[in-house]
Amino acid sequence: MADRPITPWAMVYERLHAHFGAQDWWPAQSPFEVMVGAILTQNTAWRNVERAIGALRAADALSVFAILGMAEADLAQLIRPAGYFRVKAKRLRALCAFLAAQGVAADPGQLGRGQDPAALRQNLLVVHGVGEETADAILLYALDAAVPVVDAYTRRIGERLALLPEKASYREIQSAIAAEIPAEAAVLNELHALLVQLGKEYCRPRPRCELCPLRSLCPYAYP
DNA sequence: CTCCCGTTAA
DNA sequence: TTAACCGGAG
Repeated sequence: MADRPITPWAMVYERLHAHFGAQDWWPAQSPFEVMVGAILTQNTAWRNVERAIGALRAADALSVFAILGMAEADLAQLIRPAGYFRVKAKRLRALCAFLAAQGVAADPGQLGRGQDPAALRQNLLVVHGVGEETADAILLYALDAAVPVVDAYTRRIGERLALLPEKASYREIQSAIAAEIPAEAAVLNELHALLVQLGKEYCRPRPRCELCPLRSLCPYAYP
């Protein structure tokens, strides 16, 4: 997406990409690792997720079979650095049970092959511990489906830029973005990663508007 | 709405 | 010492 920005969200994309450069997400070595990371990063700093994934890898536990084959309490101890370790252990097991039931335990990247993303999303949402954001993160970053991922950063940034209504639902935000950004996985991938970066560095809960790359677009920073 | 929870920046 | 962290379930 290097052409002329037209819509507000496309403008945001252009500015962020110019400022931060390509983000090259998701940081993972396999689709399954993306899925695991998507669960582990729920309301958790990525730094701590890396430790948990490192522990899983060190224990040779980064597979559907390994996770289903170990005691939940042992799994919980391995992922302890990611926080919420007891609930997340249960969620990881639920995810793995789902992958096994879908017949893709040996190759989770095959999940949803020949199925449309909307149907797969519905199935994912049934899995314990998979909500809308986690489902969409899996669709986009593990399976390359052209689905916008909406998170707390997206909402905060969108609200401050006045691109979103105050109490917009997940689906409303997703639709607003989909209407303004090309339906290409590579672009939606990059957009979400860029928004996360902005949310961490500038558009924080206590914002740092002075050097924000979106300052001139933002009524919050520049009233 | 509250709980889940370790880790680190401020 | 607190606030925040690439949310979701009950």
